[in-house]
Amino acid sequence: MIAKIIVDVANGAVDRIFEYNIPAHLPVKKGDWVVVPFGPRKLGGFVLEISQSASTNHTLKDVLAIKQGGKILPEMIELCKFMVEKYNIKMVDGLRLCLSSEVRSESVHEKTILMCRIEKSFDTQKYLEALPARSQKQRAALEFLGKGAEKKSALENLFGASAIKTLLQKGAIEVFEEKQNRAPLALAAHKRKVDLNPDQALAVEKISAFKRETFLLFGVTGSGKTEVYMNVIDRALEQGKTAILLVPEISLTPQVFGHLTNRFGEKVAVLHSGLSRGERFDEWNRIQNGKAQVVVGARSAIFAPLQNVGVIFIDEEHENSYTSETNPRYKTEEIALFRARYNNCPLVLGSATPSIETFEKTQSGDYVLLRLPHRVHETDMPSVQIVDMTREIRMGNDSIFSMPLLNALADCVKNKKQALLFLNRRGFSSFLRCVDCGFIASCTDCEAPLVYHKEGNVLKCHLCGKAYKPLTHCPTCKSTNMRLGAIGTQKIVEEISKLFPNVPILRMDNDTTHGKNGHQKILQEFAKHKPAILVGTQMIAKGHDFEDVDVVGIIDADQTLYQTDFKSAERTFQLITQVSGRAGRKNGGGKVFLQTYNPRHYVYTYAANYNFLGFYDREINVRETTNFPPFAVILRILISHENESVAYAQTKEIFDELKPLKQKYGEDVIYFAAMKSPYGRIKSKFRFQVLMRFTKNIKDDIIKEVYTAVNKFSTGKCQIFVEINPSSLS
DNA sequence: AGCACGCCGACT
DNA sequence: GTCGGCGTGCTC
Repeated sequence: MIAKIIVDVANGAVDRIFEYNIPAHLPVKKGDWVVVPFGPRKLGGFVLEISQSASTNHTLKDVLAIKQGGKILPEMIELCKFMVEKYNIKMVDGLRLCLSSEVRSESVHEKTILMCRIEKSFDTQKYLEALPARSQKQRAALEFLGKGAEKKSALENLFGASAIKTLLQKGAIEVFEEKQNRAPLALAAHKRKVDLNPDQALAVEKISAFKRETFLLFGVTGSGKTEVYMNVIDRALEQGKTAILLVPEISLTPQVFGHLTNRFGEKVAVLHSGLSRGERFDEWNRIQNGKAQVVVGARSAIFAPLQNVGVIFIDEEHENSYTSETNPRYKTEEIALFRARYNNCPLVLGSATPSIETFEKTQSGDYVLLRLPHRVHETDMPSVQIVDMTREIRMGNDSIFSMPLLNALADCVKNKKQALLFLNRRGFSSFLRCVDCGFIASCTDCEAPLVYHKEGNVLKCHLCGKAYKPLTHCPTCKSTNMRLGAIGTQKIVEEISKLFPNVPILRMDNDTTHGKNGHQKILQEFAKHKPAILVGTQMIAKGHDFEDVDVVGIIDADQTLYQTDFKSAERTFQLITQVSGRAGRKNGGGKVFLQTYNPRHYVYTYAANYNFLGFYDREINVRETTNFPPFAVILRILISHENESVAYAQTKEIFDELKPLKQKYGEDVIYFAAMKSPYGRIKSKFRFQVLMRFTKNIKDDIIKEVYTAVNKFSTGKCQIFVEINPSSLS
């Protein structure tokens, strides 16, 4: 028998089937993870197929061994093939995703602990009789062990190490290893049934038909989407099916899986970046062994080796963390859709602010729309007041904070409530500029302005993280007249502290949340104080439950809006809705102040009224007239290299190679050009791109043709990526 | 990706 | 004479 194998080497040149002979003594099966000889070395490999005869004239080598602890399900092999086609990735890269890095690296193992028990054949009674009276500890230990085995370390603590050592030497007790589960949560399930409102009940019914359908569960914040998920999972488990629930990494707070473990206990496996490698290893194994039937996790959990999947949920569907932007680039929704189709089960996308493209699919009939229009506790959404900052300036207020916001903050402090101030910019100040010649300090490795951080008194590059000493004079004109540009979160903290010197003020952004529980620590600290003000970036907008927040200030709403990107309106709408949702969680009646220089912009008026449908109608129109997704397909080829001329030359070659496609599909090509990437240089690499935009009716073969054309250059020195509908064009 | 083979420069 | 530089090419 012949095994068709992909070797575990991340190189395009060997990313193809190699055939091996299966020796009679090895029961090699499809999906096995094996060891094979490859040239002069031994490598891991994945068995994609077993066949009767070889398809080459090569003399085949034998498969050497089967690696335990990792299997690729037939479903996942098919999924990998699909990814190779769809994303132009290497087969190994796909297969690697299906194995969990802990299993694959073989550096993490099952944890065992040393246990002690009474040696069966030992005559304890006789030993005790002969034991001198002073050997109290040994006597007590034996008595203790009579009730059952115990950890060696615990025994040593209780009875002293020497007593245990003696007992071992005498052969009275023996040591054995016991497998320890490092699963982060091992709570007992206790079903807490919550009455569903009619909308929730209807959603549960529809999804629980477990048909092959895609749903959009469109529910306002606080409408009880999680309760719907859990009820459907209940039904799935009753039918012997399993379930996957994906959540954005950022909202994987203990609260979220706390709910799930309370409800489903040991049946839940959790996968996210906060786990230790050991925990992750054990959780993955519990899924693989069928001990866990429900998987909750971030993006990569969609590759969990779960069998008999009954339903897949993607919560906060619009979050861009669902798109992998490195190495094997993929879109979680597309992977989920593949798995749902394969398992003939429903895929449910949940959101309060669905992406325009997803919502459009409910209109075109591809997806089924399920609505949860009411909040569970019937509390009103917080009122949003649009504050015209130009008017503030006319009235003589040129500070960062408008009068309405300041008044509300003062009230909030007086009433011992909490407030959030949101600004989507880290650091103290966005750039350092020479007033005399206009020079702006920028990173030596990236094409990006440096951001001043008061903490540590450094200039930081937000693309690569490199830190610089602040400039006291301009390197081009020697002027000392250096000024800081637009404000960041640090500056807000400084300003607000001046105004409310006695109120605890916390900051939450990428700079203050290091470490595993960085977010949690700040949130817990914030929860302790009333009054208190939390200043932060979009991090504070997502998923956290703030009970006593009365006032939310959106300092500079225009910032996200004026990114030159077809999705900037959509992102701004989502962000405002999410931030606003943080106010008045418990008692309702929160107030949101949205500071802008464009108070009449449609995004703001719709967002202030929580009118997603209105916003959608307007935005879909814009997309249609300007020819952007979902009415077009954007294809971007990113070329990068340390040497600018090499990158440039390669870009030109690729552009020329693609030119015939423009001729061939003339009508469907809306746009075709090569240029420098918006960030022309990141981490010392120059970046160029070829952008193509097609009408939505193009067939997949155009994309395949682009892939084949681009792959001709893949052996070159440049790094080349092809992205379809990239979520950002930086 | 690795690892071997292979063909030219500065050493004991 | 040989040790070793890294260009090229192959891996069932």
